Amino acid sequence: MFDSEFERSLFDLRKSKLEEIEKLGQAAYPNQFPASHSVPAVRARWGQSQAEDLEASRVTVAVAGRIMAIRAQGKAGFATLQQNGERLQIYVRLDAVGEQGFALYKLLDLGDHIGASGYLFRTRTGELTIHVERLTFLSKAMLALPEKFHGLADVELRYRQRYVDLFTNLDSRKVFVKRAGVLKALRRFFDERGYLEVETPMMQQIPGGAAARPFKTHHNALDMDLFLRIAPELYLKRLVVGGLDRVYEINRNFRNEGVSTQHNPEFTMLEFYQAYANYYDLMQITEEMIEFVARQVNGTTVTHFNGHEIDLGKWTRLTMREAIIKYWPPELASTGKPNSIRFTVRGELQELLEPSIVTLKDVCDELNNQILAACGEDETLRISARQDQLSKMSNMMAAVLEDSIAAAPIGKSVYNLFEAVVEPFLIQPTIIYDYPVEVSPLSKAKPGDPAHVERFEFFAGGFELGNAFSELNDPVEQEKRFRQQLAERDRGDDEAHQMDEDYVRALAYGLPPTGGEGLGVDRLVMLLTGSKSIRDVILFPLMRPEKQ
RNA sequence: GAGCUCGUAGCUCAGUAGGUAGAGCAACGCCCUUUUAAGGCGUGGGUCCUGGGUUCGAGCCCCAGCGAGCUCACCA
Repeated sequence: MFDSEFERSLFDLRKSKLEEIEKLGQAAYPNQFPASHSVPAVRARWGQSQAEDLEASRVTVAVAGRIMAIRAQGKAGFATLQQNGERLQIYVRLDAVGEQGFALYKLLDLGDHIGASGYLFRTRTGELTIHVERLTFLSKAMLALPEKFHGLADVELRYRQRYVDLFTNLDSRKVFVKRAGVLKALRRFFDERGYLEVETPMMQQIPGGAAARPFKTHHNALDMDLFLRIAPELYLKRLVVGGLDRVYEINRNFRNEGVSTQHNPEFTMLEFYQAYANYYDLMQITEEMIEFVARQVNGTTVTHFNGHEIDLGKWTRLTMREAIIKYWPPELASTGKPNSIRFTVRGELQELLEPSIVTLKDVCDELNNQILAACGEDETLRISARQDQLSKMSNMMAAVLEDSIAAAPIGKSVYNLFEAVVEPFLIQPTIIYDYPVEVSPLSKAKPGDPAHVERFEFFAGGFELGNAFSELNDPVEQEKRFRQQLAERDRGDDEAHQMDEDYVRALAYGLPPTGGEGLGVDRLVMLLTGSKSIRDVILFPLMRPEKQ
């Protein structure tokens, strides 16, 4: 528990202070305090009141809070109480609280919880303050608080000791309050539209509904291996088969993958399904939903993220093919353009990629020279930023080409090319639709175009926010898709989908035409709070254990 | 998994050139009855992330490890 001798001796010192407090007739750990108002309530009610009005009406309040600042001045003193993320000053003077009360005041430390009863007034500097008439001790901080001006700044400590972060960094607290607002707004959005909130298994025997590696666990009594779910999708569609036409679930998914600013192994996913809707309907709902949530929690659709101003009320829709053509780097104009090839023929894609990769490398070298010759920091930054983008793109393209030569399905290559060329540039809200069938084992094919499915993903801030499609409801086709995924699994893709025969059986009972969608809630919260890292919107992100 | 950066008092951070560790806050004692990053005087507090190495001498240089951040890889 103790990090140092300093902490141990402080703890001992505080214990003896607690004993002193008990000698004053106060309980060391009392079990309640009858507050008349919360701190935010006092501020809301009297925050604007004039000094004379307070004096005339003599408003008496009793509030509780944690001491975040304390300034003693001989026979009087101040303290700042914090509760529910807001602060209120108290003024304690010997002649108002008496010998015992003032003795208690002198035994208080930063971080202690106290109750203060008295009347409101304004100090000389105009600050709303409680003139305390009775102090009640509530609980002691036995450890030292972080530095009061900077708060807890160490990122690692903020994640590991979130309990300290939350009361010392109020901005951090605001993020999580807003996160709760996002969840509330999402529920309201779907509740108002007649969706039923459901809960489906977190522990599954066949982890399906996504392409990801699962966590494994074990049930002792049944001696059965289980996997933490990577998605609720297949269960939710079973419910639609069962006649729950509109369902949604907000819960955790678990994916056994690396961590990054956009990935935490457990993350919160919203999925919803609507019978008789297709992916065009879902596009409409998506735009309405994001706009609704933004307005509910921020009062506006405009948000600021990573240096960009993003308007979550203004959407662009592009097919994947259109997007690749639109975002194809102009630096490659002379070596070939994607609008001249069919996206369904492996050879044509390879012929486009080969010279493009070479050219990109040349361009990067040329940009390197320009960086050396550049005058001015701005120019250097601009050129090197572009160079970073292109060099990353070139590496990803090379991987796509290599995979394609190794017999990767064409649709998979197109999808990976999309991720290389387009995804990082989707800062403003964008819907990308019409995905290759090979990367969409659960989506319904486009009528008359068996290579593509009725699926879209939506992006903002440069990352994927969610994924939606017209659900494949033909059990024969679904079984075939699963078999294709098994082939990919054999080819070495351990994230390819597994066979789920019970799901196929469910489809055989008849799934109505249905649209379904998943939304990364953490990422939406990131956008709405301007948080660059997913860890800043997850209360307790996964961390390696500290060594002893 | 790779690269870069970081790790010094409870917290926020300095630390010159390799010469044996500092400030502010917090703590402790004293003074102060409208302060607010209160103030004044004084005191205590360190496994410089860990383990090796180089050196007469290492917080600083080298190697390995641990943890973190960022970037990349991985990641419907």
